[in-house]
Amino acid sequence: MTTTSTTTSTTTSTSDTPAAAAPGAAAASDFIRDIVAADNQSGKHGGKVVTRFPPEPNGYLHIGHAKSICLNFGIAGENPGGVCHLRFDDTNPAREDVEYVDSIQEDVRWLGFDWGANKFYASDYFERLYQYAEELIKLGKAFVCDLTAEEMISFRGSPTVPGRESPYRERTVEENLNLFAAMRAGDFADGAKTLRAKIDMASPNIHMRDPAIYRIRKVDHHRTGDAWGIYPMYDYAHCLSDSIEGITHSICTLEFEVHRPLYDWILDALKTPCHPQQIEFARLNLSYTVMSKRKLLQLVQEELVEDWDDPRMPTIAGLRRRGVTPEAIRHFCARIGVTKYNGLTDIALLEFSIREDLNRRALRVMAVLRPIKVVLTNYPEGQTEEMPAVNNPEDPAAGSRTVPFSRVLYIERDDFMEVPAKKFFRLFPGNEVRLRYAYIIKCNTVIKDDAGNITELQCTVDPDSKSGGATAGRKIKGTIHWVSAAHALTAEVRLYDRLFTVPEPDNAGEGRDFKEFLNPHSLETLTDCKLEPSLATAVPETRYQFERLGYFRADPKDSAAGKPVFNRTIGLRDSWAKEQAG
RNA sequence: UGUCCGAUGGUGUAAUGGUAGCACAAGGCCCUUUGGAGGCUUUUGUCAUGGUUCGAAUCCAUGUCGGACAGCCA
Repeated sequence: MTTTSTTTSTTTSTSDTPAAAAPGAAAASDFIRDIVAADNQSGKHGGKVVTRFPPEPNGYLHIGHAKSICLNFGIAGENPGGVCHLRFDDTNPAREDVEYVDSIQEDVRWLGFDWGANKFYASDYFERLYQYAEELIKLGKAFVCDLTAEEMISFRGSPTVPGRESPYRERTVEENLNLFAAMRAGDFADGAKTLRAKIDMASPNIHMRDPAIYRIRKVDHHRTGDAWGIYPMYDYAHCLSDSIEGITHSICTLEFEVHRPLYDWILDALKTPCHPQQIEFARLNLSYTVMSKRKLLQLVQEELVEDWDDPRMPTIAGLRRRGVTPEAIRHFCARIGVTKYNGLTDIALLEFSIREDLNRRALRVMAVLRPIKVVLTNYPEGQTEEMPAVNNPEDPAAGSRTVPFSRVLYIERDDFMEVPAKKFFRLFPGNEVRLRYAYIIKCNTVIKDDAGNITELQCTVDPDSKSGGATAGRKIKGTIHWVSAAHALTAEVRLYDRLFTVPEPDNAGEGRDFKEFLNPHSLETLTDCKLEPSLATAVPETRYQFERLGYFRADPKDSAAGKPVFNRTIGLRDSWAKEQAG
């Protein structure tokens, strides 16, 4: 799968280039930055700051990863000489794929970060990791175990019950060395043996109860092919990879807190280049969505969404396709902060960051999503006027354009009510509204078909009320958008909404599956939308605000030349909708 | 009746022994040729109980509540 990148500022760089500090989202300090600053002060790591972002290439990156990316690359960028590595934690070939390593790189780059020459793979270290394991065996701190997976579970005990030692625990160093070599040589079946660290089966920390550090898996690896039939486990590979790369601060999420003693044990047991400090922070939880790769994969595989880059997905690729900008994501990440408290962030905060950014940069245009025809009975047939319109009131440099106006227009169905609700100050029989950048009109006649559906509104214009005209300053409560029927571009527009109907689909009750809470209205496809003609040449790189409706961008996959398909990134704040709901 | 971690308005965070502040959300007002944006404004908070201190969100103790951990996943 490929997705068009919407930024062009991907810079190539050389080794030891400081990690790019993406501009515009200066993060306030947090407890991790405090630790880094204190370590710099004390000279703990010789003044160096080396972080890493270590994804497993078994899925697409999501907004939660963005938090980690902004943290790790951010810290590197803020410290003189700081570097952030991109390291693929590819120790489980059964689940990993090059599609994911490609998408991960694209997403990190798109977010605005640069690892320079510092791209690594845990699989780069397989040989060294193997040697370290032999070292551990020689030290009497690792042994080959023949227990089956089921047996190992029963020997492990439980959080409150100590485990029992494996009967294979006291094999000699020589026997272990031979067996481990035979494991590597492929002499045993998958799962027949493991290499285990020899620590303490009675430890109150289950991760210290002789954890497996190598398992036999005769599976081809996406980088090493069939060179290996044994693969190191996360706890063993990660700390050593960190050390090999000279990482100073190994930042990970809270669930690894309990693993830290093992991280430290391995590095203390071996002669390694350095001993990085593992620091844990709370992963991002966002309301009205799910964040686990397993669940996102499920949505993709069961075709509940189009793909990993479905605009409803909280993936970086999905947000990008929807029209969210990297700046908005970075600002969001700066705003949510970094702590050890495992909370639930309101998705409204993300939505705010998106609107904030898009409001600054989006070109304003007029588009009618659900058209209703308006005929201006006192406007000359065949006449067209070009109405000047501002492209972006937030940015004078964006200039202006003209929009064609004529006798037959489309307006939004929602902008007319035959029987007006209270506080409705748009169009209704006998009422006047202002047409944005044009005239004040008055509704006189409602025309319906046999079924009683409204097919046409007959209105009259106040000819002096044209923008800049004699009566243009008249106080009119409502202003609505419109598109000239004769000039309109008909297009497909997709309205996206929250993927789930409940704040915590993950957590919605005993035995309930998160998919029960999928929002049936998360995608609404409109095929008869009428757009102002300037949109015919819209490209995915340009963000638009359809006035009074929301922010839109041309879909990078489904748009064709001269025939754009638009995605709604997010709606405008809508105080009328709020009024009605309240 | 294990180990580790955490707890500040509805939500996310700041205050590092010295005036509990910011943002989002919610409400109100002003402004507006986008019911957008913007401006002003209001409501709501230190888990509990003790202790140390001139002074505690912060330090200590106890309790309560919440989270993570029992893959040959990461």
